[in-house]
Amino acid sequence: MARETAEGKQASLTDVAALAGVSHMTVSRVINGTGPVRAETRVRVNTAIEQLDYRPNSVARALVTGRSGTLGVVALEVNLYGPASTLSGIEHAAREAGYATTITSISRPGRSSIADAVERLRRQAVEGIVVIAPHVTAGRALEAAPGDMPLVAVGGGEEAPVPVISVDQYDGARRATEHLLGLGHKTVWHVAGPEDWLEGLDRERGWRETLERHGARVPPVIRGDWSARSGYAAGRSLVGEKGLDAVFVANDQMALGFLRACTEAGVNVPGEMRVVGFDDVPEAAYYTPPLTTVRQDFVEVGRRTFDLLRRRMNGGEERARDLVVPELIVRESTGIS
Amino acid sequence: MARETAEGKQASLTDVAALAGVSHMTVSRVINGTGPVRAETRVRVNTAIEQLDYRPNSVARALVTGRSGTLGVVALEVNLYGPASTLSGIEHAAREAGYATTITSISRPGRSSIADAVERLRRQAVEGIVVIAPHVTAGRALEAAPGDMPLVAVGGGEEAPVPVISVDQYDGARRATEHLLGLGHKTVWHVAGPEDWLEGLDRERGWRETLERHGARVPPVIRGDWSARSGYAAGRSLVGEKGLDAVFVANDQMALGFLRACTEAGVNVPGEMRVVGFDDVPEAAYYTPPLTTVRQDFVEVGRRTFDLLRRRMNGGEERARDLVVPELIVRESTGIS
DNA sequence: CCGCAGAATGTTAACGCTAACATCTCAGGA
DNA sequence: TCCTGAGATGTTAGCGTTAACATTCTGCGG
Repeated sequence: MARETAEGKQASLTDVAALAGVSHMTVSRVINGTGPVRAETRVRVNTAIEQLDYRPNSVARALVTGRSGTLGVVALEVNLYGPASTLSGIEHAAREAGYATTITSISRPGRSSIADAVERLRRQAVEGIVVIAPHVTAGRALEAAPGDMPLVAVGGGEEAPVPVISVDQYDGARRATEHLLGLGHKTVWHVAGPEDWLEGLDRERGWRETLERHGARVPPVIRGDWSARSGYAAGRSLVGEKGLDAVFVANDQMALGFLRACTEAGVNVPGEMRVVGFDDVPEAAYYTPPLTTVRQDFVEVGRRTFDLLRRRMNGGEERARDLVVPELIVRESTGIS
Repeated sequence: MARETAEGKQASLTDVAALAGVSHMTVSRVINGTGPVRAETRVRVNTAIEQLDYRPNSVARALVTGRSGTLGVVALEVNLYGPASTLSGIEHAAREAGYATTITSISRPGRSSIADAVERLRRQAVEGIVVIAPHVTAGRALEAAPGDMPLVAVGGGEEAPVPVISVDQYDGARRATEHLLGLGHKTVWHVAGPEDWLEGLDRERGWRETLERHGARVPPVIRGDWSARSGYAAGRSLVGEKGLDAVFVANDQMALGFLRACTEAGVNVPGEMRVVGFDDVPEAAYYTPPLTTVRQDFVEVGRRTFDLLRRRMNGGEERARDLVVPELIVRESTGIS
């Protein structure tokens, strides 16, 4: 079986039709299950399809139907744990719904780079676009987004001009901060993410307002870039600070760096310093000490993102901001030891 | 500017042609730069293009040219650091060359799932396929791969039936093992990857043969699943073993788990135990202690993979196996402290 | 002032598919 | 016997683009 036409070219509907002795439309009907076909004919057609190893040409189909069956994802830094997991969730949901996923990444966020990426995808005839770029500039770039293309964002802020699926960063930060306050600390310090990341800003706001709500002093913020290196640097400059015995670090990688700095400085965690991270990367449970952190369900975010996008592709107009609730995972870095 | 046609539908070549008062072919020539066009005409056409916010329909173009400008990537576990970085490298190189990248992931590797994924991409009319699935089953699945579709694999073994780009795992393992032997250890233990991962097998072979070459005893192998959890489990069961004071762990995550187990058991690293990992994830420098490891340049692998694929898409027939040389990064986990 | 090369443009026919409508076949009731 | 209608199939016309060839303009040498 699986013989191809003599020239080695892909067989077309017409080839199959000729071999089966029917019209190309009958073949089309067999393939798509549209319209009635006599059982005997169906068998003949299917045999011909197998003999020629025929596969439908999705490009031709897309041209005539106007639907490419493809969605596009614009991603920033796909090798970060969060974005990669989200992408994975989106791709999975899309695949189950019969959509292919085209990605295009951007090295540095910015109005034009995001707009370029969207334009590239649009040229690729995607039916909808997901932007994974939780950046303040991303929000602005999306304002200029074309109105005729369904587009949703992951992790955008409240003011985003497009529908957004996001983990509730604010609430996660609140939980982390209250957990530390609940352990009896006078206040909680914060190693924040970059200024232009919405998620970082939300976490920072959640931390700050929680402190204020509890009447705690708000210490100065140290800012990192999400990397362990920057967390380490923050730790080096912070350790020894007066009244510093509890820190909420804006992600797990930076928390790891912070822990490292504590270790080097001979500061015992959690004895003299308690640390909470954010994300719950799979390694967090094996840090020294195991890290208390806020778990984000990225795969769920990806799933919901696709669902929302699909509703929009089908003409839905909802602008809601859908929040996934995070969960605090308590480990030794805030335990009693 | 950027006014669309009254009905809100995308403008086509014909619409532009009508507005500019030329034939659609002239517009096509202006867009693609094929054939001569008078400067004045070009201006008129470009104006019309802008007025209508015209963008070429890549689907129609793909239908007539037979080239979709898209390549497909089959990936397993995209949220692992290595695959994600490789994907990123491929996508970057592809984008620079004007190709779009469609991904499809598979949850568990196997003959049929990989074949399915390839078939899905083929239906999406990709021009070439990259398989990132360094699995023994992947190799077998690729034997059945269609001959008319350019296909290359990342990280396959020597016996793979398709061209392969890979980091030289064997050499990396050799370096790691010799580094430990060079520090005066009688032998080196090994926490290996899963049995069905080619990379794991190559690392294991590199380790074993290096020991044999140096006349060292070859201790039994403990096998993990790449996760920190499994590395921890390996550590728990291994620590205390007689003559165990140097371990080569097959990746950094497992090494982290192993370090954790040592810490819990009160075994000092590097004082009583020396540990080497593999990958050099960005966090490795901030583990406790900072991890000596073998760096893989995944982005380079991605780049070379795309280059190879492109050569194949242009009709090249090379079957060479291209190896990227890894580098040993020495840190405290094998230092003197 | 003609003719002719080359530049500039136009016309036609695919590419492989689906939508829409047209035709054919046959059973069953008038 | 003829008509009717539904089931089964066929025909035609695009979708928006490029390839290939045809035609129309230029300007310039003879």
